[in-house]
Amino acid sequence: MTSKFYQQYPKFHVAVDCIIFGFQAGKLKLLLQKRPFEPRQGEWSLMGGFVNRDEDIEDAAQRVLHELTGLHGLYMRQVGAFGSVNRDSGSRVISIAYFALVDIEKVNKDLTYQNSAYWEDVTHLPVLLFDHMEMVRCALQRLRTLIPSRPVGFHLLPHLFTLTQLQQLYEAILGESIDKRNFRKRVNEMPFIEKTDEIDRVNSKRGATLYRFNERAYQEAQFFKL
Amino acid sequence: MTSKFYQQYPKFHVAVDCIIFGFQAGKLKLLLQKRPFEPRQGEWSLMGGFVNRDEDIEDAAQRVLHELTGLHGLYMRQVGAFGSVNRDSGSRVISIAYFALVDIEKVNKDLTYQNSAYWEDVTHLPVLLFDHMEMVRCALQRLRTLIPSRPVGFHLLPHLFTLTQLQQLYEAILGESIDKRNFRKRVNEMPFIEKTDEIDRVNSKRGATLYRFNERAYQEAQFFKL
DNA sequence: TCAAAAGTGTTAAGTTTACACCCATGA
DNA sequence: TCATGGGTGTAAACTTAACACTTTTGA
Repeated sequence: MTSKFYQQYPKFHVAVDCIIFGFQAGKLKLLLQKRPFEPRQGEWSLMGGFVNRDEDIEDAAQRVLHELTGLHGLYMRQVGAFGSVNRDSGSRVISIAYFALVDIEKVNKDLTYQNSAYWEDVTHLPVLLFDHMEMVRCALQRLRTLIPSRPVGFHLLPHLFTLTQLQQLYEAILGESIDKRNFRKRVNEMPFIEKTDEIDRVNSKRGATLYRFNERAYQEAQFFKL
Repeated sequence: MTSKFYQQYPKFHVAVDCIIFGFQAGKLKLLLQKRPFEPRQGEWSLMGGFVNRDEDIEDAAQRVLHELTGLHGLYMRQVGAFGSVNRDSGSRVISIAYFALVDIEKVNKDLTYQNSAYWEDVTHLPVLLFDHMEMVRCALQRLRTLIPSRPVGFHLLPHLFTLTQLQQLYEAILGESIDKRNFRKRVNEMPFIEKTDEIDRVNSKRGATLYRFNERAYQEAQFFKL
């Protein structure tokens, strides 16, 4: 099955590593793991896994995400391939990094507990092993360039959310504060961010209108700018 | 040397493929190759090669670029990893795509000839094998998002260039025409695009002022917007 | 009654776009 | 002398940024 010409070339372990973003209490978080095997067992790392023989690399990343969160079909984008010779002290491993956006509330807490995985604030990350910190930096940069012009932030929020939550999400990702009135003005210009008649009374005494993102309406409108 | 735990996992051929951009006569071009080996010998493809055992993947891409162009240290950025199970009909191969920007005049023509490589207009590309066309689309998109805010276009031009050449380069990459006066106004606001006292008399009767990009001055200024 | 978060418009500043003619030269 | 590409400024339209007070309600 393998072409004769190809056989002379070396083969490599190929892994995927997942940068899993979540949002809670106004903070952007990452799901990090205490590494469960040698080498460097117990150190902080991204959740990763080796690619299987007959598995697309995207599928491998989704499988790893599912093993840790219990969730299927998460929003995920490739960050890039990391292939320095000595990046992994266990062996030569070429790793493809993916970032995923998840609604923290939907994550299966038993699974994360079993995998010794914890949500850590992106502004106070522990030291990560290998080149995982560089992967995180690339992922964050990618997310930052994506979010102002693509409706991806909603994957980090519950189905219904308040405008304050949405704004805090943008502030947490971009790392800067945003004028409330200007932000809400822009939201109002986007018909696919729909006001519902539900009210959130958990985070404020007065109560805040809950909104929802209408994917279908967005597909028709096809513009976005926040 | 390889950790025991890793050994149970499969290994893969890993390749790099290079999207090599050039600019000539107002057109954005790609250096494409008639594939010199089976399977699918003779079909149009990107220039690629397998990663060697003790070689960083970036180094593999630079090596492939050097083999084809005779040039070292070209401007190069990763596009991403392509890893569908059946993307390459010769075997399972995971490929990392890189795009490079070169000054066509500096490319060694004997080498490209020996490798049956030719410059093809990006607006009239032949059909490429495997997923190479998707790699090209991703690379072009990357280049398009990069060029308005980063001074990368200069890698596609000779050391000295006219403002008309620079404008045509932007038009070719972005695929839209730009107002001449507005373009030149913006260029003038960037002190690191320096007017020289040389005149180009090849492309116009009247003669056009030649400019140069001053990397050092840019490092200090650190802003860019075209 | 007061602390805490929700909600609401206007104006000035800055940025972007549109637009047309004269110049210098070689053929 | 004329065809070709080089070079130049202004005004209108649009976008972005700055800014402060009232409302509701639970503790």
